[in-house]
Amino acid sequence: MELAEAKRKFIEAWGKLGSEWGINRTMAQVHALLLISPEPLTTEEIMESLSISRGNANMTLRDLISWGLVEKQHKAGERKEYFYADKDTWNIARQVAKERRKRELDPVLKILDELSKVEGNKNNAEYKTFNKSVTDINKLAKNVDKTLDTMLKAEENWFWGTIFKIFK
Amino acid sequence: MELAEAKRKFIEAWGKLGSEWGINRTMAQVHALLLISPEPLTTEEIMESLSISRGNANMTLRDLISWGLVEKQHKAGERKEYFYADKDTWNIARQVAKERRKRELDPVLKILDELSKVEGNKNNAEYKTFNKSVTDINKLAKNVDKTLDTMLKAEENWFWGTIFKIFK
DNA sequence: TTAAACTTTCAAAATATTTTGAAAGTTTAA
DNA sequence: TTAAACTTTCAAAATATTTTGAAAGTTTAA
Repeated sequence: MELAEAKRKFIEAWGKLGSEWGINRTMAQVHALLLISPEPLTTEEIMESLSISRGNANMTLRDLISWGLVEKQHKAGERKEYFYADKDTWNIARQVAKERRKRELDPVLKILDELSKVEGNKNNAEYKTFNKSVTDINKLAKNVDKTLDTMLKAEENWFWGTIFKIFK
Repeated sequence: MELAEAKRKFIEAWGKLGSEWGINRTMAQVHALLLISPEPLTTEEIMESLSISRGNANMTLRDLISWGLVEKQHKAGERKEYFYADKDTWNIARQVAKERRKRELDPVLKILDELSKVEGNKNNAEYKTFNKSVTDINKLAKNVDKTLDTMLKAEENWFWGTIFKIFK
C-alpha cells in the first residue's frame, strides 16, 4: 500500500470510529490528519486536505483545542496560526476520558444520586424495581468514575502493567 | 420527588446518555423504561408510555434484542408478545462492551494492523510520524481489546475487587 | 491610522438520522 | 380455510446535525 493511500485510510477509519462514538466525523478526521503530520498545519492546509470549508475547519479546530487534543502554534515572523496534535496515544486516551467524564458521566452521576434517594413503599413492585435498577446503575457508574480517576493520574506503563499482571 | 417523576427523569437521563454515546435516544429510553418495570411490557404499552409509533417501537425492540439487552416473553394463552429487560447491571455493561467491541473495535483493529505494515523510508518524516502514530494506536487498541476480553469473562465482584485492590 | 492578512461567527443550505403510519405479512384459533 | 390479532417493513415526512460561505471581527506591520 502507498503511504498516501494508507493516510487516507487512516483518516477515514478514525473518522468512522469517532462518529460511532458520538464525536463529529470531521473533528475526528482533522485529528487524524494532524496525528500523522510531522509538522503543524495551517487552517488552509487542513481545509485543502479534507475538502472542508473555512468555517468548518475553524470550529473543528477550536473544538479539538477545547478537548485538549490539539494546540495552536505560532511560527516566528508568520501571521498564520499552525495546529499541532499531541502524538502521545496515552495522553489522547486520558484527555478523551477526562472530557467525557466531565461532560457526560458527572451529570448522570448527579441525577442518579438524586434518584436513588427517592422514597417509596418497599412492598410496591414498581418502586422496588425502580430503586434496585437505579442504585445498581449508580454503583457501577461510581466504580467507572473511580477507575477513570485512577487512569487520569496514572502512567501508561504502570496502568497496563498492573492490569495485565492481575488479569493474565 | 414522586416515583412517577423520578421514572421520567431516569428515562430522560438514560436516553441522553445513550445519544451522547452513539446509541439512538429512543432505544436507550425504551431500555430505561423496561429496566424500571417489574413486569414485561407489550409493544402497545411501550408505545403509549413513550409516545412513539408502532414501527419505531418494533424496530427499537428488535435492536435491543439484537444487543442482548432485552428478551421476548410469551405469556401462556396470550397472543401478545412481552418484552423484558435484564436487570443485572454488570450483564448490561458486559453486553454493551461485547457488542461495541464486535461492531467497532474489531474492524478498526483490522485496519490498524494493515496500516502498521505499510513500508516506507525511515528517513522520511512523513512516514515516520505516520508509522509511529499508527503503531502506537494499534498497541493501545490491542490493550483495550484484551481488557474487554477479560471483563467479558469476569464476574463483577472479582473484576472490581481486583481493580480496586490494585488501584487502592 | 490604515489596509492587508488573517480568524471567527452564524444564518441558511445540505446532509444524515430518526420517526411515522399505512400497507403487507404472519400467526393463531375456530 | 378464514378472519382477527398481532408483527414487520419501508417510503415519505419530520427532525437533528453538520457544513457552507459570506460578512463581521481582529491583529499586525508599516
